[in-house]
Amino acid sequence: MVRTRFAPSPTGYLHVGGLRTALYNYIFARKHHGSFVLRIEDTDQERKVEGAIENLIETLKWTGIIPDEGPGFGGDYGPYIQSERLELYRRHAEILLEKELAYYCFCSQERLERLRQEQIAKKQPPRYDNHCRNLPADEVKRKLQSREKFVIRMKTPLQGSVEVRDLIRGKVSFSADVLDDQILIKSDGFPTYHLANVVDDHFMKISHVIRGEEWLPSTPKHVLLYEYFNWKSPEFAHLPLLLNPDRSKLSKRHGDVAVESYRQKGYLAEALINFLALLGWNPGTDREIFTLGELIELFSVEKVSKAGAVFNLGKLNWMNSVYIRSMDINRLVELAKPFVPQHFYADENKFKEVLSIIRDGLTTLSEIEEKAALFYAKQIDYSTREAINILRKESARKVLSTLLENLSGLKKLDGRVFIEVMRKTGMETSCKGTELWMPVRVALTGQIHGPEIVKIVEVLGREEVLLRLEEAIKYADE
RNA sequence: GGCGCCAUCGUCUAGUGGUUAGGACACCACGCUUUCAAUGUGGUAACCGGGGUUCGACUCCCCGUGGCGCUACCA
Repeated sequence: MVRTRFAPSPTGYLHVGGLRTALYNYIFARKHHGSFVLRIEDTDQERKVEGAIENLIETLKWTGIIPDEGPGFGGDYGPYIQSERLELYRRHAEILLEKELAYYCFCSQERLERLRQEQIAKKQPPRYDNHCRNLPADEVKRKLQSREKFVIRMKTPLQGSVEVRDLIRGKVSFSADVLDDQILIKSDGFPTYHLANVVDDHFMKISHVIRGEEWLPSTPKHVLLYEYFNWKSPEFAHLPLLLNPDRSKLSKRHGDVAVESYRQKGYLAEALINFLALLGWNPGTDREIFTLGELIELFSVEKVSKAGAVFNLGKLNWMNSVYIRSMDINRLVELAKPFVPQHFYADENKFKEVLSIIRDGLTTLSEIEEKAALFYAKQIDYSTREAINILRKESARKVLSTLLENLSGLKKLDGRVFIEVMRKTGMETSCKGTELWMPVRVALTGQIHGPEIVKIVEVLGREEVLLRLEEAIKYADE
């Protein structure tokens, strides 16, 4: 039975790198008809952020990467929040203590800090000096009784090596003597990541640990812990990192890393997922656009690449525009609503027409308001430089007044009729091409760029077209 | 500094000993067109370096170099 997990710490928002990790875990579990577990790693009391868990779950739901088990999702292996499992970690630290595979350490943070500074000054690798590793039993007892502060550390082998098997990188070997006697239980009684993640992965029956590459160096310690407990170790797969354009680990400094902010900016969940999936993996074909279902079908961990991948916003933009252009129009209407004023969709049919006209030019949903504005404007602004330049031309005034005249006799105005009238106007004014159409565009929209004029006319309708033509002529005459 | 991972166009990548080194984004040119966009066609652009192994290396091995990650009572 395949069981994977996504185990973020609730320090605020969902990171795009985190989302990709979650995605791969999800896809892998689905592919093998297994379960995908969400676990909250909140063992650092200082970094805890109010509301972060709710926010994380809400954002995850938006992306469509829905856990089978987790806080609020049910499951037989809970609780899924580590701060609610403290007793379990404490008990297991004690098991290690009894086996003499762990020990109490009474070193103060000041001593540790001093030690590190000295080591750095001497150009030695900073690491714990095993000061408390062989403390006499009675001294330990005495210190404990006098309530001295302590942490519990694991004993790492003094020699030999530890081998990690990784599904993406093969065998990775670490010399044991570079392994620190890692803290398992902190002085506040909370476990560190290392203990908690091993204990939880075991009891939650996690079969595959798929996580970021930054965890690779601490994996030998985890492997050791599985051995100490006599547990079967899960399979590991360490994903390549997501990178900034300068190739450092993706961070806030270079732009947005919060999934929510991409949502706010009008990126579609499907596009973001599709884009993220291809950052570090691809099925070996020329295809670029995949549904989640297709990703599940095609995915394989072995094909995950080893090198980090730059988060390329330009490509995300392109992909988002592909999704906007090709998605069902009714769905687009719904997705667009939060991005525009309510009166835009008071007439839903009109809004749908507007969207179908402007969608080809969109990169994100947040551009809709601006691009759709011309269809809802009460008043057109002709005062821009380029508008004035067009309107003030003699030929433009001739075109507009002739067009107005030709139009005003009409009872009904649709696209076909409009084209006919434009043809007539062109003949009467001996204007054609840009000279003929551009004044109309500016009169109708105040802008020199935009959707096809015939389509604009169809949406605007006769009254509005007439009104705007009159306004433009009036403005040109002033 | 130590340990580990990695290395094909600017970017994401395909490629598993013999290829004109393929695709996508971006960029450029041209076409379409009432503008912009979309779209169509074409184009510029890459195997980090040095040694091996081999009849033959982008591909396998070693050594450099470079990048990144880790090196906390953070995850």
